Formats: sequence, structure tokens, C-alpha cells
Amino acid sequence: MDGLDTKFSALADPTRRAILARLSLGEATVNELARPFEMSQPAISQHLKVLEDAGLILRRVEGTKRPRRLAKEGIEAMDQWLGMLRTALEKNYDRLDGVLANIDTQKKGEMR
Amino acid sequence: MDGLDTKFSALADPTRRAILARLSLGEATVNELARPFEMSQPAISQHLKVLEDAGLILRRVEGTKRPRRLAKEGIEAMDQWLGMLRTALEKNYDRLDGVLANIDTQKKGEMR
DNA sequence: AACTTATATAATAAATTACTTATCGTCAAG
DNA sequence: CTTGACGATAAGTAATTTATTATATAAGTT
Repeated sequence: MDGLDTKFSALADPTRRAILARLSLGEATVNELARPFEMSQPAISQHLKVLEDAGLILRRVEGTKRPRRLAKEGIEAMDQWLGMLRTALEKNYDRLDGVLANIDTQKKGEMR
Repeated sequence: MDGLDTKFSALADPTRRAILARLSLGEATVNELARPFEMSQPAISQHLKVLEDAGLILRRVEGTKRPRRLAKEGIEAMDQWLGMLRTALEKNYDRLDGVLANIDTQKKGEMR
């Protein structure tokens, strides 16, 4: 429905990361989210659309307000992809690449 | 030296994610990395520059070759930021937001 | 020295992004 | 029914991105 391209691209903006950080504390409306920024309300609405299209946040209807919250599944998808790299890095720790890397960078390290 | 903007933006491209996935198996040179893609070598070199500027890969010099490998610390930086969201989602699991969210989604669909 | 292999850089064009201001729709209070 | 608060959408614009081809550099081979 919404790919990793869109998700990571959504995270590539500091305003949007700040919005997500704020939402990690709980729901918030557009105006609440816009207040901390020196940016117009439409700009924030557009950022929220990007986050929603990426599947990273969800919207609820409450009167004239539209509170947003984090979308668990969307965030987990990115998390899983990164997990692949993370475990690769753990496994490769003592492989040839790592050895070469350390020698090459001339940085001593805690080799085991 | 390199911010989260640059890192996440680097991941927002499927070619670059594929390159990282390949590097998770071990070092590779530019030509090795370019081969699987229907894309010119300069294009791959530019993608590699993006990844390097983002602090996600490192380069080594070996004759005329420039083997790349994953840069552990850069990847961990993104991982940590996402970790913040992840733990927030775990903690919020049974909070009011989540309850409202579920009730609401069952009732009505809404448009933008 | 001349040639090949491996990679980087430059110039350029097309597509996308991230704002702005102006405007529109909707709910809810008086 | 009018008004004000909340939020979405539209149109315009400047900056950035991603590819291409052509060219440059540097090391390895004969």
C-alpha cells in the first residue's frame, strides 16, 4: 500500500521527525502540532499528509478537529528493514571485512 | 558531520537500499554493486556518494578499486532514533489514545 | 610508453519537494 | 443563520534530486 521509499522519505525531514516525536507522547491536533514551528498551518497539513500517505500516522475525527496518532504497523515496517542491517553488522563483527576495516581506518579498537 | 536528514533521505531510494542490503553480505566494489542494476556506473557512483556522505558506508582503497562496506555507527544512529518511536508505541499500547483509536476505526470511514 | 580497467566528476534536463498566500468546507456556538 | 475556529486544498515558485552522456584521473598490464 505504501512503500519503504515513502516511509524513509517522510523521515528525511526534521519537521516531520519532530511531529512524530511529539506524537510519541500522545495524540495531537493540527494546530497543536503547528504551534511550535515557525511555519504556516498549511505547511504542517502538508507534512501530515506526507506522514499519513507513508502509513506512519493515523487520523481520527472529533468535531472539527482531526487528531493524529502514530501508526504502529507503518513504523514497524521501517524498523524491520533496519533490523536486517543491524543483525548483519552484528554477525559481521569478526569477519574479514571488519578486520580490514579496523586496520585500514588506523583506529585501534577493542578487537576480540 | 552528517545528520538524520541525510541518513533517512539516503534510505528513501530503492537502489540505495539494495546497495546496503548487498553490503550487509560483505564488502563490494563499485562495479560489483553496479552489475545487478540497469543503470550506468556513474549513477551508482553518485548513489555511493550519497550513502557515504550520510555516514552509512565507508570506503577503502585497494589498487584501483574502492571497496565499500557498511558503517556501523551511522546505521546505529537511525536505529536509535526509530527506537524512540518503537518504545513509545510499546508504552502507549494500553493508553487512552489506543482505545479511542480502535473504537473510532470500527465506526466510520472518513475522507480527507 | 600505450592501453585497459576501475572509478570519479561535470554538465544538463526532468521530476519532485517544501514552502508561500489565498481560498474553501465544515462544525459548533450564539 | 451568521460567525469564528479548525483544517484541507490550490496555485505558484525556488531548491533539490536522479538520471544521462561525456570526460577525467589513476593504477595495472603489456
